[in-house]
Amino acid sequence: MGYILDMKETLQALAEPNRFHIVELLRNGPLTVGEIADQLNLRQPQVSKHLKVLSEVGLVQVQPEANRRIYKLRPQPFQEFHNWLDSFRQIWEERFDSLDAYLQELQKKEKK
Amino acid sequence: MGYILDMKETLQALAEPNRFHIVELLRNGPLTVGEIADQLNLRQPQVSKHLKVLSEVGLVQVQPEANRRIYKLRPQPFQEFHNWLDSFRQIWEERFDSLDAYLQELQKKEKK
DNA sequence: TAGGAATATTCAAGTCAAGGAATATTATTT
DNA sequence: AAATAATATTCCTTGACTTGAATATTCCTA
Repeated sequence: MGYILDMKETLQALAEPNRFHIVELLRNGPLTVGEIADQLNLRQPQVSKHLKVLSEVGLVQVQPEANRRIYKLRPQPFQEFHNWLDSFRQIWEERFDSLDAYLQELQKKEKK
Repeated sequence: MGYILDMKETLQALAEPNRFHIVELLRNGPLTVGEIADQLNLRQPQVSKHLKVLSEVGLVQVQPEANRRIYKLRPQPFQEFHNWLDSFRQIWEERFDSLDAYLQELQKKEKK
């Protein structure tokens, strides 16, 4: 099944500090639930719940391996997220200050 | 005063749907509180509150102009955010498929 | 200086999501 | 099959966040 990136859902998922940590952890490679719980000093149930959320928004992917579940990052949402931020490039690349232009606009309106 | 990007705070600020909309709006240029309220069909107090949050995490910048306050995006957090996502590049450039992992495993075993 | 416009703030609900504890589920091993 | 290990789920409580409504503040203008 395909995922469509819902920016708000993705942000909400990432905004929770523990989930953010999980994502950072998984950057180094796939991990099981228990390993994540150990490394982050979290209890297993909470880790499972967070992983469920991350999984539902498509940030993470599971692979069952016998008794365990190995979680890893899905590249796609990070790419799309990256693209979204690219669309803000103009904001830090624009040389002129658009505020000035806007102030001039305001003045025009007030003169009426 | 300088801002240090706190990824979690920034994400939490962006994760709220209306604030996300405000940011998207401001991408087209600076706006006053009233204009934002109009365009998003929100009440002025809520817009002020959301802008306060955005301002506190440094996503947004105010410029008082007479009676009004003109808000615009601050480039820096978007840059840093962009950089953060760059650090995930390997995830979508290297292929960490289960197949690849499997093949890598095979190779290791064969070398012994 | 009084009135009005734009924005900010306060306070009191109502909502939602995270954590804890206990339990269920699934797979493994003996 | 029983015991155990790894993970998922449920229920409940608590705290945080958002909204709405009312009010305060600031600045301009007649």
